[in-house]
Amino acid sequence: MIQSLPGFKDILPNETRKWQFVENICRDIFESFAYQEIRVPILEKAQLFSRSVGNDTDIVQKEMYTFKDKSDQFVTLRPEGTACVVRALIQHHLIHEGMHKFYYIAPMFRYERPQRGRFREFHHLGVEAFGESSPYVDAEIMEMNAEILKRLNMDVRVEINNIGCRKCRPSYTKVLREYLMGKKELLCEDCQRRLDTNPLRILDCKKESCKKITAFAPSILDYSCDECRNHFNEVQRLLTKMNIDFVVNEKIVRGLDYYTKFVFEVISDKLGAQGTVSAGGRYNDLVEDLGGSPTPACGFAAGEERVIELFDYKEDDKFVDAVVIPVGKDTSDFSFLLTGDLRKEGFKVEFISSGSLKSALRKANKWKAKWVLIIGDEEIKENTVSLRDLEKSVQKKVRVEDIISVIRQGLDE
RNA sequence: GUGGGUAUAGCUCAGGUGGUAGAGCACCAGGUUGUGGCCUUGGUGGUCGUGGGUUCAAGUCCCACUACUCACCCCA
Repeated sequence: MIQSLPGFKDILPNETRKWQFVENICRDIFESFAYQEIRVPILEKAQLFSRSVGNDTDIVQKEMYTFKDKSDQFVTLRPEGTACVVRALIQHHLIHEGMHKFYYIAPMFRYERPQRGRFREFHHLGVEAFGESSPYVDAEIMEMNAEILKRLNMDVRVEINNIGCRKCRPSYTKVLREYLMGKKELLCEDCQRRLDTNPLRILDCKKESCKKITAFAPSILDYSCDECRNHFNEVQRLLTKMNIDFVVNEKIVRGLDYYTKFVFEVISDKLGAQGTVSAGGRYNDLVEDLGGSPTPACGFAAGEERVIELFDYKEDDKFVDAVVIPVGKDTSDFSFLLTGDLRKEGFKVEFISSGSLKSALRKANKWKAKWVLIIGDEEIKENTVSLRDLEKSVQKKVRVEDIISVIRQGLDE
């Protein structure tokens, strides 16, 4: 048997309804905030991600689907959406065209070991807003998040942080490194390595021994510049005003290099080890870094698989309203054409062309169809149809020209 | 890449110390020669993940591999 690749999932019909539900709600919300959908390619040049996400990040170092195409160029299945949207923004001069806020619902790919809540193909519900450095944009991003969580009735917490900018972060990194250097032997193996590559990441280490050390480390909040500090304060003020609950967690660092100033995570305790449902923040330097003109930006992405695992969906999925069953010989053509007529009226209709009446009714019952139209020689002769309501167990002969109106009104007992 | 757990029918799972496989649900059909759901009767369906080994005999013991899964790393 050939089966799907590890970490790649089929989304079967009994699940797709739920996906559509989530996507429709998010679409509604994004568009109410005046974001426009953008669709960008799944495959990009590899360097787009090494330059944006950061060459030393785990995503780039060990998680990307990168390979050579037939012209010997390195291409990558996108591990995230932001870099792709920024590329499109620059390439098509979208800001000059009056387009600056975008959303996407799209698959992403990372070559990781699959586990609960993490797959090699997964889906992001993401938004990106360009050209505005004011904290109102950060607040707007958070408001959209809150709206999604509310509409889907999810139990989560919001953690935010300020990770500074290019002006102030280096000095903090230096202080932090100096502090940790003094306790190097107490850190885990990974963190000792991080001292060189990315000291900020040590703050995020989950090992108890490291946590003990970082608990008393200098806080980034004490080292940020006035601009970053003011921005962060303003965002907090707005969140409070909007009644969005949050906690400041100065240990949050993101796994992507491009973030500046405001970052956040939305976390659930009900998802196992992978609790982050949604995350994002500001990235004021990325557009310029990728060759565009300096453009502040802010965005976030929610993991659709994780959202879907969290919210409770309670609509039953009826995929068929009526089933048409011909009985006897020379009744099939008429029944088949009638099926088409019902479909044109907007009903979901299935035509059963073989098997016994009994088995056809069993199928109709299993599919939870409300209506069954039974058409035999007698009905043809009389120009009628035996219309049965499976929910009420009521059946009547109805003249062919009255079928649609009777179905619309319902059968009397 | 590293560690743990699991692998028997379409699904969920039973199968002490070795003696060539079972249940429930699902599916198909009959009980009603044109009537579903409940009931009842019967039926289809398994090279017991794969490949080796021990043995007269392996679902069961040993080894290897693969897949799935959870966790680490990291992330949505």
